Formats: sequence, structure tokens, C-alpha cells
Amino acid sequence: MAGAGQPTIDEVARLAGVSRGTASRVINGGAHVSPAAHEKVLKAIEELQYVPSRAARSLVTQRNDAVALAISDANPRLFTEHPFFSEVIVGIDTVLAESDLELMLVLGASVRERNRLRRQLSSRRVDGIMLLSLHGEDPLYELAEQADVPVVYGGKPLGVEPPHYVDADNRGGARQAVEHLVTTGRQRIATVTGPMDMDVGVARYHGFRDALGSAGLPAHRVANADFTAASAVRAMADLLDRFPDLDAVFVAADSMAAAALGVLHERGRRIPQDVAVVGFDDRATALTTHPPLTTVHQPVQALGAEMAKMLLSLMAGRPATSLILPTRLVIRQST
Amino acid sequence: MAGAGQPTIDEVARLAGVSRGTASRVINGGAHVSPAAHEKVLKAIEELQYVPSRAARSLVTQRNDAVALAISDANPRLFTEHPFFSEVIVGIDTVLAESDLELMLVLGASVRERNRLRRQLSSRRVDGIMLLSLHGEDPLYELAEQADVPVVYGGKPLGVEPPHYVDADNRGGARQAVEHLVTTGRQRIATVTGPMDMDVGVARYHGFRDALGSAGLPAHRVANADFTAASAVRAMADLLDRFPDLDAVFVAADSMAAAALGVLHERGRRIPQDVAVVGFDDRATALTTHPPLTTVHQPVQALGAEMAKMLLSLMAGRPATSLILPTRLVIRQST
DNA sequence: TTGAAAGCGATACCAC
DNA sequence: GTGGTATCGCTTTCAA
Repeated sequence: MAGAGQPTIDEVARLAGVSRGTASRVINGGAHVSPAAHEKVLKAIEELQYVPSRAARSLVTQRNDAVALAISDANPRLFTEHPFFSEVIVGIDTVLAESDLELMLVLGASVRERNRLRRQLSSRRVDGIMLLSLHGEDPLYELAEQADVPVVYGGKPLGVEPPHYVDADNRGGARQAVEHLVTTGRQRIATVTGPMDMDVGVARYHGFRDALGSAGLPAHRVANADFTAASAVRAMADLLDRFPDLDAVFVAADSMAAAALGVLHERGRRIPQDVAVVGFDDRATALTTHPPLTTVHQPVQALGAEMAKMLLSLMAGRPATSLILPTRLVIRQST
Repeated sequence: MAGAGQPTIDEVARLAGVSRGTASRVINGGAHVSPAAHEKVLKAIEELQYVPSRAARSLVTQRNDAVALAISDANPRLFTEHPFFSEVIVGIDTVLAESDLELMLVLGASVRERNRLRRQLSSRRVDGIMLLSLHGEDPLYELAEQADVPVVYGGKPLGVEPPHYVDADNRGGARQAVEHLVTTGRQRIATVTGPMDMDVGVARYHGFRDALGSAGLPAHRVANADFTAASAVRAMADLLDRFPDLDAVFVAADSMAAAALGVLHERGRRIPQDVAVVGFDDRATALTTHPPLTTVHQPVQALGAEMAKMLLSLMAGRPATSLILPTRLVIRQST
């Protein structure tokens, strides 16, 4: 702490020997100000170390120069285990840094947190909202629609088509992954899915079915999980129990694939000779598994960046159209 | 968007048939208000869906009901690869949710972002600051000291002893880890360090030296890394080149240990028969490596929670003393 | 180009 | 217990 109380614009104006109006003009771009006055004000600002009060400014401009990122997930472990979120944040921040917007982070796990979220979204404290990871029937969806600021979704919510969202081509990516397994001669292909109350989980599962359908192969070897490592361990064990003859598995996330590999090793399966494994994400994990993981690359930072850009557009009153970012298969040693 | 413009407290007062002063009293706890008036105001608030403007409130109270978490790291990959950060955030958020404080997240990677950070910290927009992951000579340190709000550090900054910080027992944990290697008969023990311009990197390295020193074993098998997987791969390969006879390695982070395991496998080393490996962190990764990783557990969420609690104390004008959280060894199959 | 004055939406103090 | 009023620090008309 230092103390002394921050200087106000009036003190700047007084020191510079101009009116407050002039000082304000200089601070906000400097139009309609004589060069002489301009310089004096700048000098005063420098000397006083003046920084405008955002609260006062917000009060009159009705803007906050801040946006919120709400991550609405009942499971905080997901946030910590799944590198997806951090990467989205980095992508968002990259864009925000260019425009002097601040980022409020709101985790929506507990009821208490959701109430806080509700209040934040309606206390006109942010100029825009980004929503990540909506589960089915999420009350947040309705809440966001009522907010009087623009809203952008990261990942399409399940069952609805919001006006503005950014997503990865989950279905296409999954299809590619499973087609690769088919092409390389696998016949008894299983999948560990993501959460089926989220679009991302359903879409990747559909991709799995798409590929097997076209190939005329059965698609009944399915176990559900929720993106956590623990759930993946259970699902993989379950698959091996029910379908000991499986010769390949498409796992809907790298972090889960890493966990599944552990189970496969334990059960004596050789990768990829006995069982081929494909993941989804292409995060750092995919390189350090044993063997390195064939996986579907999705551009997560770009997803975050596009969300932020879209929000900025909307906040500026410009239109924006939803986006689906391409994915691509990266072949390594697990297939 | 919905529109219509949010209701003000005056409209609430008018609808309730009381003065604005009375309405305000109800909103802020309801002391000195008659039951009748109290109820009328509540009803009006409900009907109008009134939510106070935080900007207006901040302007007069000089508080913001918000705190900032600044993560000052030159390498954004760290934020995405190292689950540490997400987990600290969850810990912080848990505490914040209880007290209706909002969280501003500020990443301080680029020069541009650092300037933004500087502005945010001095625009009296937050009532407290948490600083994470300071590297040596970080200009942020000085900046934070000048801020006129309380500051709490997560992880001791290198070379200084700030008034308020929360850290894990990095040195003690590392010592335990290496002692375990010694106890189980390892003689040629190496280490892959964390970044040596951060206290966490130096402290864990010191723990390594402590243990070997007490055991009378040499401590020259050292390769530096910076917590990223790529750097760990390089460091591990380097160690094997220089000390092909090493029979154990203490790696300063689980994520790096996972990467190191890959290199060891590639070079034909059996784990743990030929080389024992110990990590640090005990995140989910440690369970899904092959084999599962012996590692030092550190309470990361607790670290975040304690940072937040400490900040709340300071903001309330109560004193607080720095904290070092204990670590403990978790033995799995890699040793 | 500049200065004066009117709010923005709340809190807090003051008499009543 | 209640209502009126000054005030927080800034932006933004409106005249000059």
C-alpha cells in the first residue's frame, strides 16, 4: 500500500492551467484541443501519475470496458484437468489485450456461484458475455438471452442454435479419426464418449457413427464418460469387459485417452498392435503418452480468439456470424 | 439482448412510495427501516427486477467488490500446459464465491498485456491483487508494492520476502522425494529442474541438493528446464547423453516427468528397474503415466484458497501472516 | 478551441 | 425511522 489518494482529473486540469473539459478531451483522444494545451495536460498527467477512475467513467458512459467469461460446469475438476479451458482463456486474452478490455472470470460450479454469476451478468458490470461449456438444459442459457449485452457461446449448446457461437468441427473430426481406424484395417472399433448432455459429446459420438455406418461396420461398442480421467478409466475397463475382442478405440479427449492407455497397458494390450487408440484435442499430453497419441487436432486458442473477436464485433454494433473451426487428424504411433 | 434500460433506485423508491434514502437502506442490509417500508421496497425491487449499478456504487463507496489475479509469465504455453494455474484459480474462486467478490483475470505475457495490467492495477478498479508466478526481477513486483491496495503473492518471488505470500514447501518436498530415491538404493541420481529464475525452481533444486548432501552422494547430474514439456524432453535427453549411467531422476513437475518418461522409454530404459522417476505436483497426469508416477503432492487448490482468504483479511484491515503449505510424497510404480 | 454546468446512479450525512 | 441533499469523478452538451 502507498496511500495519498489518487489524483482526479480536476487536479490535472488545475496543474495544467486548463479547464476540466479540455483535460478530458486530451485524455479521450485529444480532438479539438490546441497543441499547447494538449502538451500541458500530458505533462500534468505524467507528473501526477493520473489514471482515470473507471467507476466514474463507467457511470457516465454506460460502458464498463470489461467482458465476462463464464464457465458453467458442475464439475470443477474438469476445469483443472481439461487443458481446454486454459487454452481458450489464452486465446481470448490475446484478443482482449489489443483492445484494453478487462476480463472477468466467473466459474459457475456451485449454486452459490451461479447466483453470483446471475447477479454479475445483470448488474451492468460487463459489456459482453462469453459462455463456455454449457450442459443440457443449462439455466444459464435463458439467463444470457435476457441479458442486455451481446452473448457469444464457445461450443454450441446442446439442442439449440444460439445466434452467435464458435465451435470446432467435432463431428467431422471424429469421423476422420474413425475413418482412419477403418482404413488401417480395424474392424471392431469402440468409443469412449464425452458427456452426452453436451453438444461436444454428442457430436463426436455422431462422427463415430457416421464413419462406421459408411464402412458398414457395427457401432455398438460404446461407453460413456465425462472428460475426466477417472470416468475414462471406468469406461475403458467397461469396454474391455464387454468387448474383449475390440481392436481399436476412439476416445473423445486426449486426457481421457491417456487414462485409457493406462488401462489397456494394465490389461496386457499392446498399442497399436492389439488395440489402436485415437484421441481428440491434440494437446501437449498427446506427445507424452506412451506411445504418442494419434489424435484430432482442434484449434482451441483460435476458438477463444474468435469468440473474443465476435464479441467485440457485436459490442461495436457490427453483425457477426457463427463459426465452425476445422479440425484435422494428426497421426502418431498409437495407430 | 432485451433493452429497456435498467431501473434505478429512484424508480424503486417511487414505486414503493418511500424516499431514495430508505430504499438504499433496505438494499444495504435494512437497518433502521420499519418493517412496512422494508417490505414495500422489497416488493418494488422484485417487480422492477432492480439490480444496483456497481459503477455508481463504486464511485461513492470507493470500493469495487472485485479483486485481480495477475499471472505474469512470459510464456503463455505454461499457462496452458501446467494445470497448476487452473487449480489455483479454482481454489481462489471457491473462497471468492462466498463473499460476492468478482475476479478479474490478467495475463501478463506480452508487453502490451503488461501495460494493460499496470493500468488496471492503478485505475482503482480492484480492491486487492493476487500475483502468481513471478520470475526474477519481475517489474510487476515493484508495481504491486506501489499499488494502494493489498497484495498477496502465490509462490514466493525470487530473492525477496514480500509481506504476504502463500507457498508450498517446495524445498522440503523435493528433499523428501530425493531421500526416497536414496533410501531405495539409488546412487546416481539426476534432476530436471524448473526455471531457475523462479523461487519454485530454485527451492526444489535446493531440496535435491539437501538430500544428496546428507547422503554423501554427488549432485552434479543436473539439467535445467522451464516446466514446459518440450524443455523437459531436451533436458532428459541431455542428462542421458551426459550421464548414461544415471539410475534415478527427480523431475520438478509432473507434466515434465511425463515427458521425461517418454524419452526414457525411447532410449530403452525400463522404469523403475533401470531408472526410477519422481515428479512433483501430484496432478491427474501422475496417475495416467506409464507407469504411474511417484510424486510429491502439493495442495494447489488450498494454495489458491489461502491466497484468497489472506487477501480478504487484508482488505478487511485485519493482519495476515505468510503461509507455507506442507507437501507429501506419494509413492506409485515409477520408483 | 475552450470553459461552465448538467447529469450518470448510487451512498451517507444531516436534520427532522 | 425517514426524507432531503451533497457528493463521488468523470463525460458531454451548450455557449461563448
